Amino acid sequence: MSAHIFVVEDEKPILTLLTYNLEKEGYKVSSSSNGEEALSVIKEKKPDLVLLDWMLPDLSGIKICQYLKQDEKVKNIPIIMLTAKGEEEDKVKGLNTGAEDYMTKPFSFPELLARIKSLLKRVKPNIVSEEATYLDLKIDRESMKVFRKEKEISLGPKEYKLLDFLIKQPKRVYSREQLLEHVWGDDINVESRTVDVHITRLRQSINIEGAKPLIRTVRSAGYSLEN
Amino acid sequence: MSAHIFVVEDEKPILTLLTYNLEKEGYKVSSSSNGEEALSVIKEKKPDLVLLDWMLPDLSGIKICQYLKQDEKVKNIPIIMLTAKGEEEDKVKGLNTGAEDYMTKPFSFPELLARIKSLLKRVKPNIVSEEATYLDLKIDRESMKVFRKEKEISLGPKEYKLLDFLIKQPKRVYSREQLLEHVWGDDINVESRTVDVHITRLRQSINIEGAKPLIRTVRSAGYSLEN
DNA sequence: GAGTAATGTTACAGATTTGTTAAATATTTA
DNA sequence: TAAATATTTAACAAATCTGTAACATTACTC
Repeated sequence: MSAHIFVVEDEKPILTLLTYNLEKEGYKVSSSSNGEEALSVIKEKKPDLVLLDWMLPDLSGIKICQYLKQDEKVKNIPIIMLTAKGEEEDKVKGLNTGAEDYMTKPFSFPELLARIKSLLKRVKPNIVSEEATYLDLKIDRESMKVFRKEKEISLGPKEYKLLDFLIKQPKRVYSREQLLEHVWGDDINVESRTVDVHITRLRQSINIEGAKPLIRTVRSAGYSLEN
Repeated sequence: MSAHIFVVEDEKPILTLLTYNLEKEGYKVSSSSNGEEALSVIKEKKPDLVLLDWMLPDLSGIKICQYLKQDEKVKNIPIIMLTAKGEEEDKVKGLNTGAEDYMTKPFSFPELLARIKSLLKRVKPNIVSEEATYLDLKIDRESMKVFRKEKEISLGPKEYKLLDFLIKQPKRVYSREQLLEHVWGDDINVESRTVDVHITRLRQSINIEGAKPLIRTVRSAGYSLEN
């Protein structure tokens, strides 16, 4: 799965270099040198990451960053701001606006690459695909159906949500608090032990005969989707 | 939690001044005026930031920077290069090598401080690695699993925490009190001898057949992860 | 509005982990 | 070498954590 990186940059040589190098690394790259345009394209295309120049002819990078971070639908897209080396003030301002990272030009490409990878890894859970599988377990988000070994399984809404969340990063251990936050969300006036009960219910549904149990308990830590 | 800054500088007056000022700001400072030594200490101690002089008697700063940036395990540690020359060439060379920032001597301390703060803020979140290894021992914090020689090892919660802490700085010796403080944390109404028991339990788990024992006892001092 | 489904809470049994103690070993010192 | 000091480890009781059934409450469906 190659990530899609959107570059907002009006300096041609830099844009060319970035595009060339990123594509060589296997990323899908698109770009714009116009702020207004960039804003609308980002909202429409939802890239996995944005490289954003500080100074743009029409709309400053920091403004764009602000707009994006205020929009529910795209606020999770990580942004790396690019600025000409110099003003300390700008750096702080950029980071305070919500940019995930900040690099000053000229920068080393390997370093940029490292930061991109690190950011993508951190944000991965937010990138949802229509279908997710783990071993013989499959979840189709379009039809909201779950299958184990090709056999459809019926889950209650909460169990579905729980599985939907866990399968985003199989093997990762989540604490009860994290699960409450992400699966229950809004009203966290719920006992953390309630998670246990729903885990039990989810287990009873997905652990069908002749297939390995799929939820791991990590004592004093939480649960993960794994066998 | 104060950051640890490592200074590589052979000019005594500058080193003294830097150390004094940085410590006054609450940073933990260590240093070396020997390039080779600095390189190995940095790899071992993994400071949060490195101040690196351009010219050193044995090994140039830029070489050190290159070495560090090529090493997966320390490439994320930010480096600020310090140089007497103001030449643009050197700056570019320094930055291309991967240094995060660059200052020419004589520099204003407040400015240096600002840069340090900015860098630490920017890089800190990226250096909490999900994986740590020491020799043939590996700990994956995402799945909370521990491996020795590729074989999974199961640890109790406290043993896991203990190992998780020890592996952050292998070879470093921690007193029982330090371990209690960092691993037990809140309720320190625990006998310091209890640490011994958990060390024993950890040993019994990770010291599998055909692999070197991995925990060193330092009599009347404490323990370290080391063989 | 009755019936059904889903959710959250609680209680309790069972399992695992933890801290303490004491005896056995090991190491240093005099 | 004996005494003093420090560490290892087994054993056990206490504390903590988890799984699940049962039940009350709330939300949905027809």
